[in-house]
Amino acid sequence: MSTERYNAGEAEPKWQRVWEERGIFAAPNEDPRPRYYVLEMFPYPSGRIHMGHVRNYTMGDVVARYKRARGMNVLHPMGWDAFGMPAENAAMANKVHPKTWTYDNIATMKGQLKSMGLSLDWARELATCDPAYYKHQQAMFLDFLQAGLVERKVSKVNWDPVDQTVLANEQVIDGRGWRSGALVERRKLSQWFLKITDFADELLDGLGDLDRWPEKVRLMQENWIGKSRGMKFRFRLAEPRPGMESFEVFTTRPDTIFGSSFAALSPDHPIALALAETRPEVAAFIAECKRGGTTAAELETAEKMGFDTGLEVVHPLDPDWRLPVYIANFVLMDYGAGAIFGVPGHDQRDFEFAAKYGLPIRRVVAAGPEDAGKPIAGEAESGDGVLVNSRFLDGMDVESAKAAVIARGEAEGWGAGTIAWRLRDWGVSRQRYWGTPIPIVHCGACGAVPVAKEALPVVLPEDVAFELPGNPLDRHPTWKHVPCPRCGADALRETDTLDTFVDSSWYFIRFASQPADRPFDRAIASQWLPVDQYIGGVEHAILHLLYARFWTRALRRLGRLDIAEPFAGLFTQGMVTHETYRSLDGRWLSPEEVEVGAAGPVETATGSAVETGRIEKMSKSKKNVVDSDVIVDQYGADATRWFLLSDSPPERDLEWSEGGIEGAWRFVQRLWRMAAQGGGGDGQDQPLERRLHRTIAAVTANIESLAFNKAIANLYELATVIEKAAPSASRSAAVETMLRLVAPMAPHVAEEAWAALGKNGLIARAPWPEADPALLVEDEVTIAIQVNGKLRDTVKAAKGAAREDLEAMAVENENVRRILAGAAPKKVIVVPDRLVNVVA
RNA sequence: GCCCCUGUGGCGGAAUUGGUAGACGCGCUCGACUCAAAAUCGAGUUCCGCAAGGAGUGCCCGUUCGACUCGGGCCAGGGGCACCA
Repeated sequence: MSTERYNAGEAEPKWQRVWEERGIFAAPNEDPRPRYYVLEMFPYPSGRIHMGHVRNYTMGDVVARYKRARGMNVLHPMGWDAFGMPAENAAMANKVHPKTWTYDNIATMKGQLKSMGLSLDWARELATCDPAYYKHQQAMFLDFLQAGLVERKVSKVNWDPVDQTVLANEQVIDGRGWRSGALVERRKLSQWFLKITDFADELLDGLGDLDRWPEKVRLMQENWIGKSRGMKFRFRLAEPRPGMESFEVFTTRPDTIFGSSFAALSPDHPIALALAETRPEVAAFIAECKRGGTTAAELETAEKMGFDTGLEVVHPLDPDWRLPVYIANFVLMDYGAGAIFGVPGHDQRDFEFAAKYGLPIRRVVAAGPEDAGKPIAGEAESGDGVLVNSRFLDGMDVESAKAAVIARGEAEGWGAGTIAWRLRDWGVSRQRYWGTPIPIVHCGACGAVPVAKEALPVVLPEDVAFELPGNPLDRHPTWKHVPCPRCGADALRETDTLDTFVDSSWYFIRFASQPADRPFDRAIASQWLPVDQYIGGVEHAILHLLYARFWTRALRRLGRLDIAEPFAGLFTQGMVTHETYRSLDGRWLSPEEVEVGAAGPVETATGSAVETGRIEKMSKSKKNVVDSDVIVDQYGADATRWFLLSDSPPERDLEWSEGGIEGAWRFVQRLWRMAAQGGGGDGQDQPLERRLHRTIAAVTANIESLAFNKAIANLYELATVIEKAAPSASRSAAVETMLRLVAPMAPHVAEEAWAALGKNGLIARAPWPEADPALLVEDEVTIAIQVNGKLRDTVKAAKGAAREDLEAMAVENENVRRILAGAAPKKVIVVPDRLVNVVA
């Protein structure tokens, strides 16, 4: 075997070909081995693979290769989240068809992924923009519709009047469309909604079983679902009129009912709208409320505004007590009942409102009965306490008072305990071209009619123009004109397409099973699912992961799938970051444009000083992107993979560094040299074997817990020990085992060295090494000798040495005696096999 | 405003249940090999101190024989939600 340098450029494509030709990464549906499904969030084909992708897929690949070595039938697929806005933007900017753009990107990125040596089952590849994929999505949409899980509702959207399209909140910047710069209007549009709120309880409860999800993600979902226990009750108008007798309010603080000093309606509340019809000043106020933007920052600074309607309602617990009814801009129509009762003393918003409009601020909760007269000053008090100034509630604690008011409301029939959710139904209509067509036809006579299942897919037309703003589907001369599926009259296709989050809500099921005639086979899909290990960015912690959970549960409710949760294990990996550089006049500079001199970094071209900016996520605009192709060319896929796994814990951000990738490259070479030197020699090397088996155990445990950085540290240590060991049979065996341990992370060099050692078969198919428990037990341990908890010496002792012997050894220790200076120790603490602490 | 996470050398980070802080990597210093360089190998590298020794895991307090680890109070950085009644 040659001891020349390992040539990754030659070896890597060679082994990738071998793996592919032998089809060793295929996951047969029929196979006696236990199954394991590892999945990384599939990429959007934006153009090129970036380091974040590589890090993500490398982690998944380590798991896949490791589980395969453990004898499992591993499903590790890859596909493309291929619908979305960037393709349309590219179409507008470069006059290239979204389909061409998307498939070109897929070809490029697939080549890049292949050069990483990922152990993927490419036979299961899918792209969501393929009619063979989205036709099943259309079918499921119709199934959901039939099952009552789809609804058409009017909702408010951000409308860009220039681009003639709906914008997501993130696309509205300072109240203007991000592309057109036009002032965004809040329009009402009929849109399709999926009734995710039907599953609010299930989705919340289900989180409790997801013990292999990050606590943080479960918490974020819990907050997003936002379950609040409270009470709904009805306010009667003091002077009822036809159609305007009463309205409902929701509160989480029924205990404060005697602290109420007003009621407030949302500007969208039916009563507010009814008043606006006859009273121009009401209409004007409602219009005023709507003018403000919808962004978080604007809402935060928005002042409380109210309009006194002149109406009054009767307090439910006192027929003689009347409260004014306002319309208030801070009351949301789609939460609770769209109306509230205001308790200024104990709610900060109500406090601000009351202060502005001169309404009474009453205390009904206090630290104790003696504080009943203490005024509420400065801000509302939302804390716990004892009820005061509250008639029959006086003296109760907050919880008892809540229960008492609810009980009374239920007994007297004016109110009841209830639950409010923050979660809203999922609006899936998008006024865009590059998405799944919604399979509906609007007929003047029949209304919204589903397309017949046999007529699916509703295929996107390809002859579309992007020169004009708006939805090309809507402008297409013929596409939308179809007969009504029900009555045959002239009708119009739905021209909205589905939110791309729908596409990614079930792709993991389609990976598991892909029959041509239906979305998936129930039995096969239910065998593979749930995904054992899902890996992706934390930016999907809420939307994608919640939608996928909903879709899975909806399928189960429809009897299509046997599982409730799609992802049994979830891991959210950190970003890949890099330093940023800026010239003094504010231009971003790429690392290649900067060189570090004695006086700090300077711009190579001009020699002027450069400001080193924050370490940030790699992005084109900040010019801090390191291209994976360039790195793989220079260092090879193994070194790239190794570095991405080594430097930081996988859940944290990883800073890309030249030094880091160099170090990884050195290790690959070192590994090759170690194998090239071979073992030679006979005989046993007990210490080396012990060390080897300790490493096997440690690496195994660390890969199991996805602590790749620690597994790599274990391997570095082992490498040093092997290099220093004299030739022996043990050493030869250690080198081979080392290669097997390294193989999931650096598969090519492991394969090349394995072959060079003359081993039969592929290391990619070799079983995982087992640690021999007998070799994990040390017969000699190091005992720390402490005085008052401070380390004074360490001594070797036989494992399992008696307490008395250890104590005697410590007390007689020279350093200990010097510190004690003849005094007797007060106490001696002995922790067997660990330490002795002499308390002076 | 509410909820959550993080804080350890020059840097990334290790430290079963509280039990020898700084593994491993990067960087740096010195040395070997070389005419020289690259590559490689060896030694060192928390801080103060020549040393003995002392200090040290964001800060303060506490529990303990013993605290990076547990409790209380702060500070800093980051993330999520956001007029959710």
